[in-house]
Amino acid sequence: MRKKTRENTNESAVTRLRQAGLRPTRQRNELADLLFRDGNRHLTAETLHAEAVNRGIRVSLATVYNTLHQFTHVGLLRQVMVDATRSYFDTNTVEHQHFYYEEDGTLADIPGSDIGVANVPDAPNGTKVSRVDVVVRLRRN
Amino acid sequence: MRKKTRENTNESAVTRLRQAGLRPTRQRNELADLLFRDGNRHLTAETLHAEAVNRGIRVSLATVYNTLHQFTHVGLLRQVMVDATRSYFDTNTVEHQHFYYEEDGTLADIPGSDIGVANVPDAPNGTKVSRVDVVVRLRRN
DNA sequence: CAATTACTTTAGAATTATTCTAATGTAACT
DNA sequence: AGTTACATTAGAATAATTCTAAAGTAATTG
Repeated sequence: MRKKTRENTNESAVTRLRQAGLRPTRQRNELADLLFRDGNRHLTAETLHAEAVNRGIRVSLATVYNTLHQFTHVGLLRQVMVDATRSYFDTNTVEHQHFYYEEDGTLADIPGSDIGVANVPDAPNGTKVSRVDVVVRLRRN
Repeated sequence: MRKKTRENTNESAVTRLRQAGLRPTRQRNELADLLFRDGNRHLTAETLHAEAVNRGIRVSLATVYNTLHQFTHVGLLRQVMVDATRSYFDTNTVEHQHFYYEEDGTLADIPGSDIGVANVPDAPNGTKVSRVDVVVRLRRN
């Protein structure tokens, strides 16, 4: 017999949320489960919402947007900018860079941590570097 | 006395358009003038439209969007992805990278051509690298 | 160089992604 | 258990961008 949702929820998700200072609500727990269950993922709000609905999780698109942004704020997710039309979120928050498949609008982590940026100039006066993003855009040949 | 608009139009704009295979229409000529008159610029469709209207150029926002995309297609402009909410276009199409001021959503070229990406991995099977974008995100400190 | 044709521009409607709002629900604290 | 502060929600609102179909203009033709 299937346990109730709450009991099903991965305890690590709850812990994760607590540590991040976010109240572990049903939807946050279940979304966190989805997000962090199978390794690194790149997804949009629409994608995650569809997936959640498919698995029978009752959650509105608005909440998915809220949750993604909250998770991003507390460092559980990272937002990746590659496409003018949609926002991607990445479950891998460790410093790493991306391949972007222009044809199908798909993202992939660049394997290994070999890639590096050389000679990054000093940040202009009064500013500091908050992040260096590298996107290697790929096209079919 | 002021010459008529057509005669005012920078001849190089017309040439530029012809070479790119774009019919040099009034709006394209005038927008090209604005875009390429003073060096490197980073602008959005809204920005350019406002500027054009300010200078008395009659052009619709739709045409500005069309024109920016056409110019981008033929390599006269380059689209820069840094902000989920707006699309920036860059009049500098030579390989170079950007500073992005997170607070005010402003873009600037990284001076010099020192910056480089090391150890870019091979493009996955069946693909080739079309471009490598680097964005150094800055925050006030 | 006037007529024809093909490509452009335009206003406004439509679409898409995202955010807002105000009512309802729920976790956490007393 | 009751209260309070924070979350969720549906749907409306907004913002950026694209579409559409009619009107305009550059280029080509005879």
